[in-house]
Amino acid sequence: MAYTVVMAMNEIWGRRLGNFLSLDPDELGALSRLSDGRVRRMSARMDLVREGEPPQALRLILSGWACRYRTLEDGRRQNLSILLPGDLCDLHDDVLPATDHAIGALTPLQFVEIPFDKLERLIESHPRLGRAFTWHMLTGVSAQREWIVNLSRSSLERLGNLFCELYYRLRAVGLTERDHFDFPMTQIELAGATGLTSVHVNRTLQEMRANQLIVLKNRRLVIPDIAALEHLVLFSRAFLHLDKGMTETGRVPAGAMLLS
Amino acid sequence: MAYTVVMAMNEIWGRRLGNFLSLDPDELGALSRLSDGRVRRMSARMDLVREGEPPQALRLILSGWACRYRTLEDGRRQNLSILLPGDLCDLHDDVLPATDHAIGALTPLQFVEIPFDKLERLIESHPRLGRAFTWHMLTGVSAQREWIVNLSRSSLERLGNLFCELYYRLRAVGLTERDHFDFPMTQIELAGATGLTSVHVNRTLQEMRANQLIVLKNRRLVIPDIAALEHLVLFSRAFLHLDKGMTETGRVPAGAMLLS
DNA sequence: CGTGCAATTGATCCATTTCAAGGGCCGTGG
DNA sequence: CCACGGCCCTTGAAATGGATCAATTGCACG
Repeated sequence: MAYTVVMAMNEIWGRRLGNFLSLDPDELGALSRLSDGRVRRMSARMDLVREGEPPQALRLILSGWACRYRTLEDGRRQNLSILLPGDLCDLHDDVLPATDHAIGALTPLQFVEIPFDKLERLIESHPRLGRAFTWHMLTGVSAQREWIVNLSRSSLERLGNLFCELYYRLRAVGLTERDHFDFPMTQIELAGATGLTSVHVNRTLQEMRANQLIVLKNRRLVIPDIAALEHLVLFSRAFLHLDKGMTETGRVPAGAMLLS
Repeated sequence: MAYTVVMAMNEIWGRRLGNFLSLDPDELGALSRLSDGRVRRMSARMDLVREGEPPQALRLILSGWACRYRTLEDGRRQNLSILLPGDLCDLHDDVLPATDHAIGALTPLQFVEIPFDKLERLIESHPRLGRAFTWHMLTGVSAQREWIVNLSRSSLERLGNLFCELYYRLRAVGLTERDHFDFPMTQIELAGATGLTSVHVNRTLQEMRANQLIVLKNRRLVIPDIAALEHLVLFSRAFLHLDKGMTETGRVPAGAMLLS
């Protein structure tokens, strides 16, 4: 397997799953053997998973952004969640016979594929990792619930919450600088993610800029005072479940074994 | 264990999990031994699970309706999903350290409690049931995704979709008559579920009544022509995943073992 | 026979959509 | 090197779906 792929996977797993529990070298090694070592690429706007097509393998995103979305009858897109480096594409729904939504690349993507059976064997031999994967998935479910809550708020709150969510999730995988990060989404895509019109997204962004809440220019988002923004838009970090919560040796929350 | 509880559980499991795969008597027996046989009761408006409190056991609803909800900062309630007889309360999130939402009873409830460890042992001894549980959970996740889509539609579509969803889910557990079913939700609760105001729910219901789409009176909902309603509000049954999809002996969808 | 919550109605307000058009940026091809 | 097409961003004006505020009615229940 190519040396660089091992590095990239260990890097991303270490950061992503490492938010749940610290990984030892043996576990990192086991994780990095999950894929066949081929880095796959996909250009922006292509679909990773199309509606109605069951995925054939899990995909781990190494770099780039993607999003789950449903196309509505009138052609509008409703985004269901955003996938960042370190996220797995298909852990939610690989048991169901057909995906009821699509996953599209927002930017050029690099990812590796993980065959289901390899993952199964890994989980059998490394139960702690099984729990980490379960945790990873439930984190996604929780974020999806938050998306529902978000849709019942005002436009400024929707955008603000999205920005805060992305900031913390990117920071968890080391992709932020102090107060800013690369932000590749267009206003049209923001509209799809927040359930607003691109026109209205535009005006709301201007309002946020006027209030010094953000600087968004050249695909780069600066949040000068994240605490102020969080407070203003009533953002709650809790739902991201990014903090270490699975005790290493102590009591594991009841039911943790269930899905592992 | 009380005879009647066994009957009630077998009845509900047979219908609910039976939508995924047919259960044999041995499996039904194993399922019915999951609880200690005490039927618990709770009156309407009480909380089964409060925000911030991790559940101590799974709850299987035998009769009555409940809903997951979040209380927003301004006091409004946003419903995240509705729980019907045959649904499990806490399968989503029992691994996470604290629930980030509450579950409240919409009507008086009857339920049984299932200790996590018993369920774990059951899954070990009956892998097919493990898959059925996983399926059950993912069905809930899928429904939650649909909830997001629903919030980006018009008021009439939101209510219509909710009615269709409830009709099919209730029918799957044998709780509908030909074209109608008991409907205990108030307009205020409908508002919380659809992200609308109760005032606007009221007016939209009147519009639906005027167009012969529904008859809603005395906690009973009649849908004279469900096909017409589905078509009008662009309802799609697919996301409910209620149809038998796990082949008994043949190929199980890739990854089905993952969480079992 | 009040008390309280659910349903209803009316009037007004406002956030967001819709429609329409112009401007900037970028890559591509002549 | 410049012209062109395409996408994204921006702006304006008008329309509207739904929210808000404020009563009133109806109904079940102690």
